[in-house]
Amino acid sequence: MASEAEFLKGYDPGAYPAVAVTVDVVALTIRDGELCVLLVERAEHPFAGRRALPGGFVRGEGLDDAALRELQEETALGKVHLEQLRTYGDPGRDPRMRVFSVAYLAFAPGLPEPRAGSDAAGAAWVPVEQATGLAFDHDTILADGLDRARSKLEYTPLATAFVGDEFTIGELRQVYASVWGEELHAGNFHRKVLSVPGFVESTGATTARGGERGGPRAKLYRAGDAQLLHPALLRPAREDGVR
Amino acid sequence: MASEAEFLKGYDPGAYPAVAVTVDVVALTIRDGELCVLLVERAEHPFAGRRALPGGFVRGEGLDDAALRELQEETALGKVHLEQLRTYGDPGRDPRMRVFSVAYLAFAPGLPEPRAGSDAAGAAWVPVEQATGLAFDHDTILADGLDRARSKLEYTPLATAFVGDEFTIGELRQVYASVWGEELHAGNFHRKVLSVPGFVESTGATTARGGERGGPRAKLYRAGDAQLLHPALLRPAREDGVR
DNA sequence: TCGAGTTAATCTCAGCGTGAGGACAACATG
DNA sequence: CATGTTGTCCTCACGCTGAGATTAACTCGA
Repeated sequence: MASEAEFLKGYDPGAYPAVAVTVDVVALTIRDGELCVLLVERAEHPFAGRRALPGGFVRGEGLDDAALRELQEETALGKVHLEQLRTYGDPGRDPRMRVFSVAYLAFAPGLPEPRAGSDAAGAAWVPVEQATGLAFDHDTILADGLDRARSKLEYTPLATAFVGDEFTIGELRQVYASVWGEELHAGNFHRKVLSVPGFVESTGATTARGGERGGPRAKLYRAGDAQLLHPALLRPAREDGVR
Repeated sequence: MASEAEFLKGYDPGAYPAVAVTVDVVALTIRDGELCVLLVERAEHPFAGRRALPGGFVRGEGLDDAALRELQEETALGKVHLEQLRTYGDPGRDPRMRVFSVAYLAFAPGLPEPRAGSDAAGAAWVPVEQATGLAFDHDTILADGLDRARSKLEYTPLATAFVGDEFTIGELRQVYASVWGEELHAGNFHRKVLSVPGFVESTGATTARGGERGGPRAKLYRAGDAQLLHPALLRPAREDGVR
């Protein structure tokens, strides 16, 4: 029986049908109280001229690194939360060849306008309700990403990835309201956030002045060290239908 | 500018470095009240002789179909729940070439002994605590799969995938106890399961006789049509540590 | 045949988190 | 200065929770 070293020496990677692996990123941010996703306009075939999620072929790097690279090609970003969403591999989802796409989900605080990347005619933050008719199966990927984001707000401190290093409880509440698409009771939200150990910790400081239209100075907080929220901030008013 | 059809005609899939995509399956079942995972012993290099998760290269099929095929090569199974876990693609995780593995999670009711498959010297159900030292990065994949399974029990009717078509509340409680590794309060569990709309529905029948060591005949239920549990069956006694 | 042990199913009770609403002070705007 | 807005805190009623006790049905061994 051949040793493992001898086996590997005689192994021919080209003996199998060619497949490719890409990463596509669902990058979310909040602009003017609205949940937005980063889209590019494809410059090349296939789907030239159509809007798509930023992404590209994986090179000699790890998957997480590839997703980060693709994201940085489109927009200048500082702190960003990145996690794998799932992988899409139906035969025929890409007309060129068999392509598997590992989708990622990214969250970042409010960002400036993106810059055009190499393989994209333009990039822009688009409100999620207007992000339809995307190339490939990106409509499906986006929908899956939104589902994941909405449910992760409930039981993880993910919302802190959407705001700056220091933030007020009101800003945090705006994040939940924007992602969930519904208003939240300010008093109850305040009580619940502060009652979850490790969610936020006080900086002792307050904002320099009150809100846009009045009100007292709000206390400032930063993200705590919790990885999971106990108890969770459950999302209200779900109909007990077929879910 | 060339049309999309002309572009595709001149496209050469072989112009990129060769990569491969595999599926690996974390198949879980409960045998004698113990949570077990399906493992195979690898017959060929690399990692010949080591235990591994069942899996193999994806052919011209979809990812879900590939996972189902790999599973059926190892064990005879009837009803099975299958879902994608995540994708592992670190360079170097397979010594042959760049291999991306799409991991799947499978749940099935108590099954008979598995059969040996094509590329496996043998297959066996192994209690999860004894499933260590696996080939490739399968230790990591298994750990991720167990995490997912444990948390999905809380908010989905997944536990019904571990039992037969008709089951008692006590059998369902055994599933939760086995997967979570802790005993549950029988009275509270009973009340909570029946209070969740769509989780289980009564068949009207009861078991033919009482339990092994006595007790009344238990009522029989089958799985309901709920996709998500409201309210969730939260897992008790989590320490509020660094989670 | 009868008692002991086991189990399914139900009930009770104190405690906690929840949603809803209100109170109040601090602040911006006109 | 008057008015409206906002952050923070409080109260209250309701529902779910965990823990324990209770009842009835059943198996097994003496």
